Amino acid sequence: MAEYNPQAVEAKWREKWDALGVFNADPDPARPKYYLLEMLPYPSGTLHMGHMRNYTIGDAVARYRRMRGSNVLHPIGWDAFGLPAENAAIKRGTPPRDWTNANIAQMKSVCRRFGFSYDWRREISTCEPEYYRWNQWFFLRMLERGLAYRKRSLVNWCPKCQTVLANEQVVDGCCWQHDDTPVEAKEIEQWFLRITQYADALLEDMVELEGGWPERVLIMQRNWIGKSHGTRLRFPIEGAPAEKPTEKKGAKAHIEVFTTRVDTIFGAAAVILSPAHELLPSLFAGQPNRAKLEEEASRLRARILRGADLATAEKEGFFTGRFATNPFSGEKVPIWVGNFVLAEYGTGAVMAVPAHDQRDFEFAQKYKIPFPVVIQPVEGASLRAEKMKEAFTDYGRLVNSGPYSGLTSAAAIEKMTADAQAKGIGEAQTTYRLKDWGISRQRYWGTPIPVIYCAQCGIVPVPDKDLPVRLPENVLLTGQGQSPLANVPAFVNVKCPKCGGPGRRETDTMDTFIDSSWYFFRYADPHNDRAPFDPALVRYWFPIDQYIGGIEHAILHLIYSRFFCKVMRDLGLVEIREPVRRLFSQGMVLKDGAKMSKSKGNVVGAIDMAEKYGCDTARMYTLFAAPPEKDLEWNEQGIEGCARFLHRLFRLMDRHAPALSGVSARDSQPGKIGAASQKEKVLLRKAHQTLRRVTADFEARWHFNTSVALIMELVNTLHDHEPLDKHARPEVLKQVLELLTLMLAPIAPHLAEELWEMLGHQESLNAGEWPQYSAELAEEEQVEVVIQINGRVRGKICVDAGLPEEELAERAFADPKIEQLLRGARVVKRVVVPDKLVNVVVAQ
RNA sequence: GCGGAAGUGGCGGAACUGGCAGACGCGCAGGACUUAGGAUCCUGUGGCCGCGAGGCCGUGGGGGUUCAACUCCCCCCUUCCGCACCA
Repeated sequence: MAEYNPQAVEAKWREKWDALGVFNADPDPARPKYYLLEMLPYPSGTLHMGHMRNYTIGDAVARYRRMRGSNVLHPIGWDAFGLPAENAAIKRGTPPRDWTNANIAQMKSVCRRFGFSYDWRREISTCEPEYYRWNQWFFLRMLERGLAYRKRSLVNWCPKCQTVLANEQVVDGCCWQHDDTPVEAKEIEQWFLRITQYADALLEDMVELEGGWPERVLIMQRNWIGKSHGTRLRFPIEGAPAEKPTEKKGAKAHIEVFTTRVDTIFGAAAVILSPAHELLPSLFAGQPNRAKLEEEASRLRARILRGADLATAEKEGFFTGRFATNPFSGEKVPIWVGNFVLAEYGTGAVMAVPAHDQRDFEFAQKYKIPFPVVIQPVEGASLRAEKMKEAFTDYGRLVNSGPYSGLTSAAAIEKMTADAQAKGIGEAQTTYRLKDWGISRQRYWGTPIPVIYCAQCGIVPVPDKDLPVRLPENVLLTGQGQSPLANVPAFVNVKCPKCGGPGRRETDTMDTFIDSSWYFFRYADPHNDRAPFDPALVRYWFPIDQYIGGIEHAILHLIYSRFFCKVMRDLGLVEIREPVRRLFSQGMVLKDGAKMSKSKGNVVGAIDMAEKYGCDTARMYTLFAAPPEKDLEWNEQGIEGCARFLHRLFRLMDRHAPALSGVSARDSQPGKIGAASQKEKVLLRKAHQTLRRVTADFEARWHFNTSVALIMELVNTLHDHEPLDKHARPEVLKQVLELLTLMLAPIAPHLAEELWEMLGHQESLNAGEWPQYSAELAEEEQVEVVIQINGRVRGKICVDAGLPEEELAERAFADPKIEQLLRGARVVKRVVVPDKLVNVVVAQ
């Protein structure tokens, strides 16, 4: 008797698959294409159970799709730029490239070990010039179209990373990589991508994603884009010189505010500016306490960026000494500076209506600003300013609002906005929470930004023919100060491509999210050296049919990727609006309640599981332990059950397969079995029922935990019928064991191949083999029907399936026990559900 | 504060469209085989009462709809996640 040796079986099939190249996919008009993608991993060095789960889910689906006859593109690559490599270099002196490549080699070997069905010919690594030159190429195209621009601005600065962070990379006021380090505000010149230009497209195209993407991801993205409709209004500044129409810059004569509640404007008690507002210097100018005002503003400014305690921080501000005029009421209102007014949203200034906005209310209370009531509730008691404990922020009816008094809020908003426009004091405006994407990073290990600064010509793009701008090797990394590339004269000092004069290269590198924003297009044509890809190949493979990854990328990566796709569409490179048709967010793998990460020291390596139990066992267990969308607390105890199961299955097959290898495939087809005995019917029925439900799991719900459970049940049934060869003809047995093996194939592929071979097959079972269940064989002949009295189970009877209602009821009443219980009772009602139950309702 | 997800045995989880709650697995208990078992096989395993047949209770809590509710409706509690002074 042979013993199941996972290591040997897995090595054998791994090599065969490799030799045959069974997972390589090329365009094929004869078969439906299926592009399945798992999120690009960062090569940290350890392939942990979180990765493992992601790839196991993907691989099960990839294998299933192949068995269903699809031409499956299933690629993988490495998100190889990024800070950890640089930090490792600083700490250990290993060049980032060496560290990264060693990690890739390590993780790749684990992927190969697990037999994930990737087309390795398409492997990419984003730190290779062959890849990142196209990052540069895209940047240049965006620069040409005004989608990339340079701006001096306040940025989020992580003192640990020594670099700028995008808004999306700030979490609870801290760096997304260092949750113990608050982000600092710093003013710096950097490159931005104009993602805001696509805000509406990003929002509107979501209709294409409805149904295919998890609802919560769409909601998160919608909130992130944060579209809101309102009114932009101009409050003239008292004592300011009249604005010259010809003069674009200089002291403006008015303050612009944005509001969604123009109906409350007669209650405006002040105008409040952000501490970073551009008009502050001109407002302070000429005032005796100017120095003090500027000092105050700069103190508040230090904390205007997103911060952990910002939402709860006490409101603070000061009066600028200047006044503005309410354009509707003509009233004079003081101009204040307030820490709660965001510089980067709307116009960076608000009209304060304390009676009808909670923030303004708190500010007004603290600084004794009046709060006139101008909106009254439609129903209920009238509001009186002196009695208010909080702002009344609902819609209502206008009072004390001049000609608008009596209107409802909704009507007033419409009319007042139209009037503002007519009078030239304002207009309707849509604003977004989404901000442009700051992509400059003062780091070494990233894509160089392909720009040269020339004293004569200004910002000069590197010509396409000079791409890639290569990242120099052997750069000294200290982790201090500005971009490490600035210390490499050979890199920095170049001739201006335009005038040939002395130029200086940009020394910042790109945010690594650029790399992952378009990598999936590259998989379609990974070795193209003349273009990022051949549009015809992308046309064949796209859109991605199924993308699988962690929920943590719901915003960052997935919004950037959608943005890139839209830019590419405008460049004429692709035809699609959205790159990903279906998205699946798998749950995290937790250990001790936290996500696995090196810094927390709770990493469970996939390779350890492979060595201890075998890859198939590890795969099966990750699918079995929980439905894939749920978080999974890693617990090694349960894995034993899967190991036991696979050993048991192997022994079962080993007992019976040798006698079956000669049975012809034709004789064991569902339709060719002929009259079956009762025991044969039980086995065939269980097999076909299992197939029906496992197929349904793969097609729709992806609840692979139940698929595994069903397969276990089938094996238990077989076990209960030992000795099988005494109860069933060889062709029946062969059919059942084959179905079992095929169903196992996406989940435990190595063992399935081995079993398939044991059953007498010469060829690998990869292509187009997924069986069709037989409805006839799956059908139950007898069913157990529950008999209830007043909803309580009082008996069970076994009847022929499909027994008509009347007969079923008769049978129920005829049951001796039921008869006895019903004796003397008055039957009020009976409910009969064929094949399920009979409920008799009796009067109490 | 706003938005979302989820609460079922000792544990992971099942129950597809309202129809036997606890599939499957872990763990645990007992037994068989064995020099041995942490291998394998068999039996049992939500709680309470009962020798037993059986009965009662039970899906976070409280109401409701229904012949029938883990599932639908209302209120509340808890946990997790996302956003958060967005005007």
